[in-house]
Amino acid sequence: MSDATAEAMQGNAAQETEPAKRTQILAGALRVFRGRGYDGASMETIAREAGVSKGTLYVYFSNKEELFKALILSERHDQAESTLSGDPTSADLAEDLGNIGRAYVRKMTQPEKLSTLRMVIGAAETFPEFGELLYDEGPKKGTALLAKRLEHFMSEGQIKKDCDVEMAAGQFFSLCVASCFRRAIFNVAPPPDGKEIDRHVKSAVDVFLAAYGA
Amino acid sequence: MSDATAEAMQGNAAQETEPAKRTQILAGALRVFRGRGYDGASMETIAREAGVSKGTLYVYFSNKEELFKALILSERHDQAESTLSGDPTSADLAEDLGNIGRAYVRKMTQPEKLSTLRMVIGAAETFPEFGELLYDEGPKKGTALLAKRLEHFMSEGQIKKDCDVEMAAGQFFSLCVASCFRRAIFNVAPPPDGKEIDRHVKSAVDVFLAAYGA
DNA sequence: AGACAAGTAAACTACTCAGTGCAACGGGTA
DNA sequence: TACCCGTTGCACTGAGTAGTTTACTTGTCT
Repeated sequence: MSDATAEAMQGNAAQETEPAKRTQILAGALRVFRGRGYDGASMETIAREAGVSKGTLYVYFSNKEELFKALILSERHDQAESTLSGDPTSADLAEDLGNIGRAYVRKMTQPEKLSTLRMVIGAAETFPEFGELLYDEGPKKGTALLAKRLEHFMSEGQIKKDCDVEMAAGQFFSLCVASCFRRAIFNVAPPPDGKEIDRHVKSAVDVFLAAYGA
Repeated sequence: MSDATAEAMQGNAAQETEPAKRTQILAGALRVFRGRGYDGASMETIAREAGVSKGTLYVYFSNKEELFKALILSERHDQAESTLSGDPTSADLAEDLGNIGRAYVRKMTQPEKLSTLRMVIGAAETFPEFGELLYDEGPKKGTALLAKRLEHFMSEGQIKKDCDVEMAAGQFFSLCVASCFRRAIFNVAPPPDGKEIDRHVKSAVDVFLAAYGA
């Protein structure tokens, strides 16, 4: 725990080198940034919300942008697509897709997740690099993982040969959230309940299998 | 032009009662709000960008929120989904869907449209009513229009009987943009070129027809 | 020429912001 | 006991904010 820690530290909450105060500040900052966006949040408010003096805040983060960046780095690993860890949950493609889809939509329509998304999208014009940070670890990584899994099912003969698995993976995620997500991100309606999510994912799996199923 | 104008004026650019200065201010405000978001934009900067004095600005709009609202009201009618006007562009379902999809993705990945979207999504936490304004006139109306058109194709026998056209319409739009849009809204990569758009829409139509085609 | 409407530049009020500096405090260690 | 460290609370700077007002300039109509 002396050298390699520095690079590995980012985003790892349970690191022994991560001071408690730092975590505490990040937690407060997350709440404030989510609620008011980058420009709407003041360092004063963040300090108060975190239960910390402004001086201490500036000990741990040299400025506002740095704090925002640290926040995104810590949020980066808790994304909707990362529910896709490794192996399939079922040998049956339809069942596995259903599990993936439900977990994905559930996380994606969660109020806190939506707030984070709004916060980053709203700031993406000014800070494209932070948008990229979240994109790479979320949609990009998730799509790659699902594509890999689809390839596995293809070799098993459950999916048509020679189709573009990368494209198919992206389409599956899009199908799952579909109109659900548009409503949610614009803050129009409360997030869908379990029944509504099931209905959307079931239909998404049906459409996906009709197109790509063997 | 004396009484009913007041209610009809909102969002109608070519109205004869719409003063040129007002339009000029809105144009400047649009540029600034797009580039910096609601909180990042200052009335000072907007006035300068619009080529107007601050005094004049406050003659036409009583405050910042009012100006932002007027802007969204005027942007409301120029949405990606509204390319869907009335009748099909072709008697052939696949061809019509291709036309719809291409126009939709082209508009949806246009830098100015993305900036507007980021601006509204970023402000949707604080101003849900403005998010709703855009949602109702865009995704909601667009989905309803496409659903209606799908119903027409259903009665013609080109689409399976008794499927949920509303759900199908939402899925089609989602399929078209798919991973394209996620990349674009996070400001990760430049918008896709015509070839890339064609590829996505072609695949979207294929998937859609495999699931819903008769 | 005189009158009026529309617009401008600039100053002004009252307030917020990011970021700094400093005296004081409290608890652990030597 | 004395020391040190992390922390607090608070005042402060310099810049910027929304929104208002004032004195002045323009163009147009009569």
